[in-house]
Amino acid sequence: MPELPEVETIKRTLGKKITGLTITDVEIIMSKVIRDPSPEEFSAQITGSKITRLGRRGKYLLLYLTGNNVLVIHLRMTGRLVYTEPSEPLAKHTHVVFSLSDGNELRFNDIRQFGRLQLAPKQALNQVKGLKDLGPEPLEREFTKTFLRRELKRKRVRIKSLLLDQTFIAGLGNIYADEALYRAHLNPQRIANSLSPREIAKLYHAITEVLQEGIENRGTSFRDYVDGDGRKGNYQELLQVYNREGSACKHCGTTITRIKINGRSSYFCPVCQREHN
DNA sequence: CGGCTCTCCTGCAAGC
DNA sequence: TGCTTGCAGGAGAGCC
Repeated sequence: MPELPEVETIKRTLGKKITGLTITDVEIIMSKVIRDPSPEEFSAQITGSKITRLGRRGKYLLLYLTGNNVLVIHLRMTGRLVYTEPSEPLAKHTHVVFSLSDGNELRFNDIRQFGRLQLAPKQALNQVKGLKDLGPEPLEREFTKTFLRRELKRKRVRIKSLLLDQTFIAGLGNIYADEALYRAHLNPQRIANSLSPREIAKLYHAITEVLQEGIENRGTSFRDYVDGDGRKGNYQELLQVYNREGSACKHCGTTITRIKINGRSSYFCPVCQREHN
C-alpha cells in the first residue's frame, strides 16, 4: 500500500528512467481507471507529450508533461508502475500502457483496480478532486507543531483516524500512522483533543521521523509495493508494530495487539501505548 | 460541517 | 481436498 515514503521512492527511481522521454502512444485496457477526462481525450492529450519532471503530493504521483498537463496517479492499494521492454508479457492486471520514446513502456497495473489516473492542466492542479483538499506535506516546512496543536484541539476523533485523514495531513497511511503512534507512545484510541502539548510534540517528531526513515529505507514492501526499478523496499524489516499482532514488543516484550478503529486495523503495544497514564 | 459507514476489488487464508 | 466465507485497505459517496 503505497504511502508517502513509497510514492516518494517511486518518484525518485522512476524519475531517473522516464524524465525527458516522450510518450508516443497510450493504450487504455480498462477505461474505468481513468478518472478524467474521457479515455479518448486522455490518450489524445498525452500522446506526443514529453515527461519533463516527476513530483509528489501526499500519496499522489505527478508526471509533469509538456503541453501544460500533469498526469496525476494514485496507486491506492495495489497499483504498480512498471517500466519495461515491450517484449515482456503483459501482467494479468495491466490496465494502461504508455509507449515511450526510448523504446520501452510504462505500464500501470493494479490487481484491485482501486488506483486512478487523471490528467489535469498544470494551473488546475489545485482543483483536482482529492488533491485540492490535502493537508500539509509532513516533511515540508508548512507542517509545524503549531499547526498540529491548533488542529488537534478542534478534533474529537480518535487520533488514529485523524492521522489517516488526508485532509488533515497528506501522505500517512495505515502503516506509518501506527508506527508514528508507537514511536510517540500514544494509544491509537486517544481522542485527538485530549493530547497534552508534550504529547503533541512527541507525535510531531514521530510522524516526521517514521516518514523520513521510510524514505531512507526505500519504503515498506508487504505484498505488492515495488519501486520504479521493480525492487522491494526494506522498511518492513524495521516496523515496530504494524502487522506484528501476537509478536513481542521490541521495547518491553508485551504482545502487540490489533484492534479495529473505524474499520481499520490498528496495531499497538498495550503497555508502551497505554490509553490512560 | 463533522464524523461515521458502506462501497469498490482481488487474492489469500481460515474454516468446515 | 475442495469449497465457501471473510478479510485486507484508500478514498469517495452518502447518511444523520
